[in-house]
Amino acid sequence: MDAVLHALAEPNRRTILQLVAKQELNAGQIAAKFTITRPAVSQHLSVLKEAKLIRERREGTQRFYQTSAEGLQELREYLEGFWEEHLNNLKLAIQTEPKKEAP
Amino acid sequence: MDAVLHALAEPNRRTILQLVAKQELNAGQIAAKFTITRPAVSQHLSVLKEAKLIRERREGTQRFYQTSAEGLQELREYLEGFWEEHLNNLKLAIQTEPKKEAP
DNA sequence: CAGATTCGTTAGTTGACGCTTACGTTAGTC
DNA sequence: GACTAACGTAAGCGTCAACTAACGAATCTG
Repeated sequence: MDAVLHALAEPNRRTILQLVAKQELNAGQIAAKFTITRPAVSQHLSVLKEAKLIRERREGTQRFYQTSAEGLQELREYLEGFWEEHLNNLKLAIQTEPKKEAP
Repeated sequence: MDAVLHALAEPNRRTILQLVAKQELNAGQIAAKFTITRPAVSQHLSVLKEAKLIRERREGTQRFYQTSAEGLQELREYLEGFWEEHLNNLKLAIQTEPKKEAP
């Protein structure tokens, strides 16, 4: 969980993720769309891969990258938990607060 | 968007968010549940507030905090976009790839 | 095998971030 | 008005993370 949010917190990594979500790309193609150097992109790809947000597919000397649903699924479930607790809290607040108009 | 993910990237901030999701708390109560000092908690609350993840309610010298749906909603829509592009990409990949078994 | 291509990895530096200590501010209390 | 309570804010410091430049590894090509 920590890995997913840490990975998404970086703007360049989110851009990379959007690129490979639209179509599978190799490292060079990704780097070509940035002002930062290729090694920098490579490091970002490592972080995204560790967070299970992308998958790597090797083909000769090239490595193609593609979004993986795993990481996003983890984050989605995490947020779901917040929603439930938030809504449940609102319910309880309404139930136990009608003393507001009864001094 | 950047603000939301930046705020959630910090473990202590996520813990704070979970606390105030369960019930409204003031700054002192929140700080009491941590090993870090009260000013540190206060700074985290500022970040969460700027990301629209929590709301502040003043009452005398106290300030009560509660989760706000706004920030989470923004993140949820953002993730939704990724899902759509991801799925659409998978569809296109299947449609245009049947040359795999025809050398 | 030599050379080129496509990458990842390793220092090393600079800027950002989280923390603490000290101070300033606002609202109640005597 | 003086004192306390409950906060936020400012300054300073250590640590982590993002970047570049140089190097190393793996695969194809002649």
